[in-house]
Amino acid sequence: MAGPDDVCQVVCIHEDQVLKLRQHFIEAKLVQGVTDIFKALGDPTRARIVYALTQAEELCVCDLSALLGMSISAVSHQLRLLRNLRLVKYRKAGKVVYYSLDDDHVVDLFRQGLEHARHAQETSYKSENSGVPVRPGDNNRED
Amino acid sequence: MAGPDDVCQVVCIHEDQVLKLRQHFIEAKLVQGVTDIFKALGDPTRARIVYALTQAEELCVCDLSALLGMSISAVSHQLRLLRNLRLVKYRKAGKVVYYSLDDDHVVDLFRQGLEHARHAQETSYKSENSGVPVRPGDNNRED
DNA sequence: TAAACAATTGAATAATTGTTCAAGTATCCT
DNA sequence: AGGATACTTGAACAATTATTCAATTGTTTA
Repeated sequence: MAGPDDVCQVVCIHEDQVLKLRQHFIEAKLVQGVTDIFKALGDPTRARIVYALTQAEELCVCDLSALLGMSISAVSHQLRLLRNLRLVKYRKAGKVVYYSLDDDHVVDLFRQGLEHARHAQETSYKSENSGVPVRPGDNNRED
Repeated sequence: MAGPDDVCQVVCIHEDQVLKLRQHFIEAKLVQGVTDIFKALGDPTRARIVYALTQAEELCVCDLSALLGMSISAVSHQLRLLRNLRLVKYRKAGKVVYYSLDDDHVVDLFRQGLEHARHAQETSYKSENSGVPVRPGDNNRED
């Protein structure tokens, strides 16, 4: 599928604008790249790993496991994903493997995400009630 | 099922560092906030919506549907998610609903993600093995 | 040599999530 | 009023994904 010819047989309202947008639209490969990065940081476990690595320059798998309260295996699996995306790098010292952030780019990106989260939290004008437990995968929605 | 009570009975190597990290560790609520944002941008459909809205100041659901080549329903569902996270806002004009980015924050964050993706794409490994980490069973991701 | 340790890996399971489908608002236009 | 348009919503299904478990690699120590 995905025939670039007739992607849009839907009748849209502002056809001129849509056509204009379509011209300098983002390349599929680049979309993949961005989403991969954001998806990687969009998991609680991986976000906590990255955050921990912004605080300590390097940590071994065992430490991360203890810090996050998760199994070595689970942490290792997520570290592999971060590794494949070049978000973290590692250094082997005997049988211990030390992980660290691959790039300051990552740090900046995560910091900015944190800022936005803080900002969004403060300007949460819909419900000021604190103490409401927020659970993973549950995006509280309003009507 | 992870028991939240005794999270860490694992013996870790650098206990002092882990304990130190644990003190000023990120609050659970904030982790939730960051991951929500990153997760939102970590989906191809939503990423393309956000990107489109960085190019055109506002677009209606119909236009987005045509542009992305997806059903109105699918787009609307994703817009709701972005709306709940305050990443986009909307304006109703008759029966048409115009969506736009809620904040310049979002634009910056997405731009930075794009930059990183571009950078990662360029430095895609071309076998320059000096001290380059070895990938055991490297899984190549390509659509 | 064997045992202990740190970490990786693959397969299976459990949980989450994106899209479709059908039905439902709300608004505009004869 | 009735019908058409623009969009929303809930439920169900399909696809993806995170974690667990068991087995394995590689390194150090007894």
